[in-house]
Amino acid sequence: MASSSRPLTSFFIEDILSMREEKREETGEETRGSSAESQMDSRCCKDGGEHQDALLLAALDTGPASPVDSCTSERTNSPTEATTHADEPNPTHTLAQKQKRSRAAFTHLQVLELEKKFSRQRYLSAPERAHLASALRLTETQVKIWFQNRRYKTKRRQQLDCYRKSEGNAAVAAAATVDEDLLRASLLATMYTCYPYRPCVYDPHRHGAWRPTVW
DNA sequence: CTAGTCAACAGGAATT
DNA sequence: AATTCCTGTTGACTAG
Repeated sequence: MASSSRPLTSFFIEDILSMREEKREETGEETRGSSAESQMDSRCCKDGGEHQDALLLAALDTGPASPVDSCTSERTNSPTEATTHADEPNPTHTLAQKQKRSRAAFTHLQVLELEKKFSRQRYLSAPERAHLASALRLTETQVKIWFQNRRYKTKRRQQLDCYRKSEGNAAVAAAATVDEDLLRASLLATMYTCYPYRPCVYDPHRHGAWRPTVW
């Protein structure tokens, strides 16, 4: 993915929300799918994913973000579409469109935050899930499913490791064991590459001081 | 074209 | 009864 040629500008949450409203009106796009909470289409959202990570950085602390590099992830989507309009069926959509199953592709930052949370705790309480979903602009169901899949994936890897160890291939097993650490490291490296400037938020509790949002 | 990845889904078990 | 979990599968998507 090539980086955007658009000029970098600062923005507020309100700006983003209004942008989304405008775009929705322009395109007439609407989410679709079978599940009420999982209606999103990664393909129709790919062009809108350019500012998704920056958007999330702002949303995580509910404050205005500092200007950030608009690096695009190779897989972007607009989960906010699902959260805000999943319960608004559009009669103009064809039956075929609604029946077609969609698979959202979470942004790097969404995955990063989910991984960070997962590294600390494998299970989320309902309030924690709600807060995380809100912060990442995902639905609670998406967060729940992600944690379910993540736990299962970890378990399968561990089982595979055990199998490899029992086979006596210690070197291969050790390499597989650090897979998750490498994944997190690569995610962080990607984030640092994409966001050379640490995003900051306006902190009203500190008399208007700016503070970093993440890390 | 094929294989791999991953979010979403389905179904059954456990818990409250 | 409702909710969440685990496990396996499905379908969309991508890389080689």
